[in-house]
Amino acid sequence: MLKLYNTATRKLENFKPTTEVVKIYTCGPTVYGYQHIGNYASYIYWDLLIRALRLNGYNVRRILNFTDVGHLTSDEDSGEDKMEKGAAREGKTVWEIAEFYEDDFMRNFRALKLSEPEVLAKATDYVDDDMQAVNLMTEHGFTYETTDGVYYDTAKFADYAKFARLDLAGLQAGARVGFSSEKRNASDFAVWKFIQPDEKHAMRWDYLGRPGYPGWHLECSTIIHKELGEPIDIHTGGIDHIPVHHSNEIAETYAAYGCELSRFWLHCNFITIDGEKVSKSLGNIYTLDDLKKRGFTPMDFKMWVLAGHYQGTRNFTFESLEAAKARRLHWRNRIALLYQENVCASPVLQSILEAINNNLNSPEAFALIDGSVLTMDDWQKVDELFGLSLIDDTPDIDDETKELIVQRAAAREAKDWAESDRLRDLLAEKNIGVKDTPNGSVWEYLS
RNA sequence: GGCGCUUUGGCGGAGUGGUUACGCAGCGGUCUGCAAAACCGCGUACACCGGUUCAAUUCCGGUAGGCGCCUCCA
Repeated sequence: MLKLYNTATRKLENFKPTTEVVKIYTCGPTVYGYQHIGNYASYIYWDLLIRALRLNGYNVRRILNFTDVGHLTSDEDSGEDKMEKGAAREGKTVWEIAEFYEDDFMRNFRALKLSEPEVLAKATDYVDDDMQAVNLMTEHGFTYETTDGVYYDTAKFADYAKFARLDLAGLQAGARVGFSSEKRNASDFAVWKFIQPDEKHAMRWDYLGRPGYPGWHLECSTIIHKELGEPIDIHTGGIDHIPVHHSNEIAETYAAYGCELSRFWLHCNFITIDGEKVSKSLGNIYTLDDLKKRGFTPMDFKMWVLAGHYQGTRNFTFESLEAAKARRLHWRNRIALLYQENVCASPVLQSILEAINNNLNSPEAFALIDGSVLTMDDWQKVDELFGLSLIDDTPDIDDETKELIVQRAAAREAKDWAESDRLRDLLAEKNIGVKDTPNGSVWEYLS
């Protein structure tokens, strides 16, 4: 039985889907720049969720969206559109920007061996549906118009504060001076933005007789409505989305379609880097390519991510990444050893699955792997569960290499140490090391 | 100001009312042509102060520190 911590109830709950297919939605990237390792950590956790569901025998239909329009630099519906900003910075059109960073994201997504979502949804492909949603919300009396857009009146949704346990009075009091004065409540948000005559905005759609573009939160509720149908089983995202983005999605779905958006809500915590938040201003943003330059593969990073729990605060250091890398090499060499000798099966696999079924406790699963004897079949399951590419990255060596090991053994037998060492160096060039045990030589991967 | 999270040995990181997961690094030893690995052993962690209890790192209360969100962000 899979147990998951549900943000909606703040409790660990038994997971059961309502239909044959588990419906999942993951808030995806805003494609206006490179994604950093903190972003990718979240997709690694959600990939583990997908894999765990599949190993529990469920069919999964999962949507991941690309936010390629309408995400302002501020949740307060002011500030620049991030896409426009990125385009201006790089002298490209917003469409080129979106395509470029989508491709970059997917390249890294695949390098991390994350399972492909059933649907990759671009926000810009759903703008007509967004308009219909706004129509419905307006019909149901949840919106009002200001000079710069159509706003959601959060006072009309009695449960607005419930999901994030918001203190709306406190929010009002703490609101920064100068927030849109036409807003009725501090928590109101734009479902549609108008483009003013003097405003440059390349992405524009005609609605209500004037050019505009959809509000950021709308794409998620729209895509879910169209591709999955409410209520979905699981909605995932980062912990930062609880108070604003997810509260707003829930509100929009309620206003437009009158129903619950998702039964389970899973949120992953943020990682810090060297004890500080990941931020551009601190200059501590790393991409996967940055890690690569320092000699770490995407799989090393994945090993690091899964060594911690998705709900915990993780502190990233290169020292701990080094530990993760070493651990992965050790696991691979346990596989290499299986090409050379047989082991007896131990019933550890069940325990590993139980650890994962307990709210995705990957650290505990890792400890079980460390402490048990695994067969090749077990390692295959481990790869299936974590997507660590352990077996694929650890093929058996070819006959030529094996011959070198035999020759080296013969040289040692003849106490020809010079020849023996020469052959060992030759093997090292092929990334193969040899260990001389009382029972003969054993080979392993050096990296 | 509001909401929330967190504090475990050198680093990272689980978990548990009573036997100190696990990884990485370190130290000692066995083994060894050398090396590496392996194996054995070692370091006796759980912020602080109270409370509950036969027993608390593990429950309750408080104190202090750290962090996150509310502003770009998973």
